[in-house]
Amino acid sequence: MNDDIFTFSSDCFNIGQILECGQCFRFDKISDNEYYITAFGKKLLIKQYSKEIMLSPTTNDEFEKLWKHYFDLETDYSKIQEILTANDFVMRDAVEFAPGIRLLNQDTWECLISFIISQNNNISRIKKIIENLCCRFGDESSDGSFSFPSPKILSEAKIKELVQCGTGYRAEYISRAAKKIHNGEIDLEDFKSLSTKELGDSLMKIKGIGRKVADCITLFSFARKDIFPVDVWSKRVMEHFYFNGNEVSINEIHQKAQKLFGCYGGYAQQYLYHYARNFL
DNA sequence: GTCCAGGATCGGA
DNA sequence: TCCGATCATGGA
Repeated sequence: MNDDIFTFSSDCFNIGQILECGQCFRFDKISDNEYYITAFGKKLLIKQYSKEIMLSPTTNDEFEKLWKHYFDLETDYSKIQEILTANDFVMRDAVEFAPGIRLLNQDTWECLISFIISQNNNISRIKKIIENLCCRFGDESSDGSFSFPSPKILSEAKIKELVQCGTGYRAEYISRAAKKIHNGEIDLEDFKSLSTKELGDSLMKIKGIGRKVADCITLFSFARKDIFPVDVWSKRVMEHFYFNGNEVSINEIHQKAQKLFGCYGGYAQQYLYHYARNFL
């Protein structure tokens, strides 16, 4: 037995599906059942054998305080799947395709910057840009990984330096957001007490954050699990299966999602997004 | 060479 | 309120 390994068992947990479904960007695949992730300043190795999941290095205490919530292990996903698939054959296929998806509870600041970068971009490039930012502006830890750069360090970075990381025209957005948060004009901790509508509106006051990016931030790092972000893929899959292939407005997608999935919209969207990216 | 990516902003109708 | 052009970048 090794002290820095924590093992647990879970149904509805597949590390590959969790990480490859587009909700987070700081991970590296070693094999189908073995990944590194970096979150909350820690680099973690995750190995999965059937329902057994091993995390290292970590401790019992750290698991309880950090990883348990990060992997959303307090939530009963089999119950959510039951509700979503009860009367919906599309959701039945989407859930069956990736029943091990879980919604991670990510750091708000990292999530905010990551999804500003995500706009009009693809996942492999988003991963690379974030890695560049971390290597250049983050702090190196003893395990050789780099922390996500703080608001202070990004607010002090030159636009040219941000562009050199591959951020392109988004560099200005990153810089402005970092300044607003570093100078205290925006307090992401305070945002946690806002209603979902107020939270979205507040996020969209930041230049570079529109409806979709705000929705991703509120779903992935403020635990508003009813939110259904509409990007090109979730729009495509909704139009294909729920609008007879007809093109509709983003507002219509939101209304339909609300009607179909209600407070489980965030989970539904993640199953559908992942399903669509592999089959549409 | 063109098209696309977990889109947002801006100006003009 | 809605529409279209534009934005920086790299992979397909």
